Amino acid sequence: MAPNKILNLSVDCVVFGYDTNTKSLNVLLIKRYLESETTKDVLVDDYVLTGYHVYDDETLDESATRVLKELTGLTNQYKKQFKAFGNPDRLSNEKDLIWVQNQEFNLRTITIAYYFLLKTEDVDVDNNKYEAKWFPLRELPELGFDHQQIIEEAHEDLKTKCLAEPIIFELLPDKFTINDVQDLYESILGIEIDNRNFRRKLINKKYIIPLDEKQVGVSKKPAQLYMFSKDIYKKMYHKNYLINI
Amino acid sequence: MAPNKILNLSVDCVVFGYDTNTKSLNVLLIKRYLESETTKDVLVDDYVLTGYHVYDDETLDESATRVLKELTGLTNQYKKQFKAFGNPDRLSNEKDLIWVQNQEFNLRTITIAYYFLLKTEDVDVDNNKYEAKWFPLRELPELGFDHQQIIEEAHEDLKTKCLAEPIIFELLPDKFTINDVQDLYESILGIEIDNRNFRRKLINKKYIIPLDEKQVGVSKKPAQLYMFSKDIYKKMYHKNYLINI
DNA sequence: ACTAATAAACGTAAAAATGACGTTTATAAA
DNA sequence: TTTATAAACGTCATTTTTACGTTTATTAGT
Repeated sequence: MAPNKILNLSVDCVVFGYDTNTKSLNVLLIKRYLESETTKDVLVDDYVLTGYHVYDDETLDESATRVLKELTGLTNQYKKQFKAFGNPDRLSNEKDLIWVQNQEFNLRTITIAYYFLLKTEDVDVDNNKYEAKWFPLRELPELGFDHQQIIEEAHEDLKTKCLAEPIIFELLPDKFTINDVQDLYESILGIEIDNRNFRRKLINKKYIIPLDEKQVGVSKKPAQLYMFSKDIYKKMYHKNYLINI
Repeated sequence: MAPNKILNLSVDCVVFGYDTNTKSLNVLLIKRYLESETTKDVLVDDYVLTGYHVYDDETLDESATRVLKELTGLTNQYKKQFKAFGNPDRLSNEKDLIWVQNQEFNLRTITIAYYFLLKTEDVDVDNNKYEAKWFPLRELPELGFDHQQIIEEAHEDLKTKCLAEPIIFELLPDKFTINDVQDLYESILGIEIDNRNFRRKLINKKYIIPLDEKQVGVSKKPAQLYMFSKDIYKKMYHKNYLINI
């Protein structure tokens, strides 16, 4: 008789950060390292997204927020639930067979996947109990489970979303240059944008505010710094109903 | 002692259809009618989305497809998984308390919500074993569970999606008029569009193909019929990376 | 102090798209 | 034949986009 399935509910968090120096869109991953109890062989030696079982009394959003806080100490970051992954075989390995009351059960894990956007400098990776590490999206390490796929789908969702809403500023420091914004768009979308046209377009936005400050410590002409005003953006009654098919 | 939670996994399907005659964006709902076994009182008399428990050996997508097929007989419809709903209290009522081996368990139901886009005329509602009925999105009946919220969130996702991709044609008959498309956009987005400008914009698309046919049976000047070519749309190398923030 | 190198910042002109309208046309019903 | 009506076409000013060229401010090297 085929084993019965027992359901398990978890959240997984794709944490995006952007490094303005290397111009790299990064994902925060944690190390997974397991040895066999008997042979001391290494069973897995790869990286995974942070995730956790959803507690009985918490909502899915609360669960994701909790996981992020445990990992980074941060709350109030931009968060989006983008997809549920629950193929019957998605975590299939021998460890998922469990026995209850002399009956064999097969564990099926449904994960609700979120992505978070945060400022890289807000996370202290050197002092992280999970040994969390940033990896460039284009140079991901060996990933456990179906986490490669989850990251790819998060990236796709992010691509769409950042074209329609100014969420890109969640990934940038409070003070940024126009070129920072352009570089980040190019990293996310994988395209090249004409700098002069992009610059004009962005500067004309009312919610992109020039500061009385310039870059310091650069060995070229220092760039003007700007900030993003979420307040002004919201006040603009943002119904940009542009049909773009 | 608080009861333990047992997980239950389901899919719910928001089925959208569009009536070109009444210019109404509709949702397909089924009747829920339950009497108390003892008193014959009516316990619930409302409508719900179609949904079902996810079988052990099927994927989430397969489950949604199965539910739609049972309801409408249709396969290969446009389908999108848009959100998971799983608040601990979302289906909370007395029926969710179950007893296993003399222990009290509380049932927590996670539902993976999909929406489908289909052509109204493909569904025979008069001959439907679930007593399915179309309801205008703006005049929904009393809804069970949290299905009102699920429909609203499906609608929001549809709004965003139809601005970025030509999924609107999934809701229209194969042969449609320019005004049909405009009316549908207006229904979905809840806005008014200038007919002359919209017409010009749409006719200029290579994938909107005029047919050698006109409307019949109308008591006014019959409109030109068009079709949408998905092939041409795809071939256009569709990277409309328009930043619209 | 001058010069070279470089990225930042500004500029321009043609083309395309949009917004806001007015006008003409084909059809069925009266 | 006339009338009502929605379909379809047209126009023009404005805005946005595309595709480039030029100038400027700064640091580093001589």
